[in-house]
Amino acid sequence: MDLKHLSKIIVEFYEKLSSWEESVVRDSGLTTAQAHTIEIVGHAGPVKMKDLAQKIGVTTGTLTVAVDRLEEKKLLVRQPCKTDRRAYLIELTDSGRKYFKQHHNFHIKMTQEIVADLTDEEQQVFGKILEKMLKKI
Amino acid sequence: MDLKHLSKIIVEFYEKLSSWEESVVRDSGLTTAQAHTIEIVGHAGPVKMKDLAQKIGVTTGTLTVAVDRLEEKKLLVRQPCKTDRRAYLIELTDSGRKYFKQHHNFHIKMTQEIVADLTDEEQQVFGKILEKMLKKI
DNA sequence: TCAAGTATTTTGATAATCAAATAGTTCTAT
DNA sequence: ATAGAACTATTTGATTATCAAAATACTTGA
Repeated sequence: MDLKHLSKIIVEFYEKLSSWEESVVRDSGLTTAQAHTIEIVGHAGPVKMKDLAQKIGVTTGTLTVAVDRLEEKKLLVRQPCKTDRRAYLIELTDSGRKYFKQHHNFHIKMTQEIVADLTDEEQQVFGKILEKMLKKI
Repeated sequence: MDLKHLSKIIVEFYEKLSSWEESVVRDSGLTTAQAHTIEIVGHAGPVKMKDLAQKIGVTTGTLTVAVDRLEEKKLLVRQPCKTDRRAYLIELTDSGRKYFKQHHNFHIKMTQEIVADLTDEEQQVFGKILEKMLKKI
């Protein structure tokens, strides 16, 4: 298994996941940026704008706009931070949590399809190798 | 290796590749949409707007604008299609090909880092499993 | 030939994005 | 205690991405 070939199939795998994710997100009525924001807040819990922006990889200016949109859609809210009056804590609403759970279920179903044709042992090995890789990168 | 855990690490892996790709693309001075366009043209060769739009997953209206930008940057050109005067063939310029090669090299280097800690056998197995998965999805 | 179909562009609208400027708040060093 | 530096979030101004629908130019089939 030479590097070029490995590279090719990793990129293909990535592209596949990407288009899968995008089509599901679009069907849900959110943009990918918005879905990503929900996803991160869902995992991180109540989080400050600045920290959230950093996790997502955008500027706080960009995030301000994104949070405005998601607040309009009632998927999350700004709560004043009790220990720092400059800051807000961003939290999911009930609808936001519902969206988050649905999306999480999609990931599970996607995984199911991905590994459907692998034997139990192959799934084991695949998981172990992915873990080993993730530790490093 | 239960499904939830597999799902978690697949998503993590995806996120990692994603942020890796994004930071490299931004450093190169292109947007991700532009880099993706170069990537697809690089692989597909001279290709009509409509087909290119479909491969990328956007409307032709969106692509018209994207190709305008990339033509301004001298990374690709519209060539009139000889058999259909409504259509253009989109091709990379020399600069475009150079960008494409650089990006391809990045993928190789990324792969190298990803699999650095795996034994030869693990790389084999990982590749085989990915291939098997790609065939299905 | 001419109507229907196709390839691309244009238009009008919303959203994402950044850097830089601004406003309000906290921290620090004297 | 307080002045100034540092920080958090928003706003502003600009470019880009995106779509649906309308417009334009061309091809095709009857």
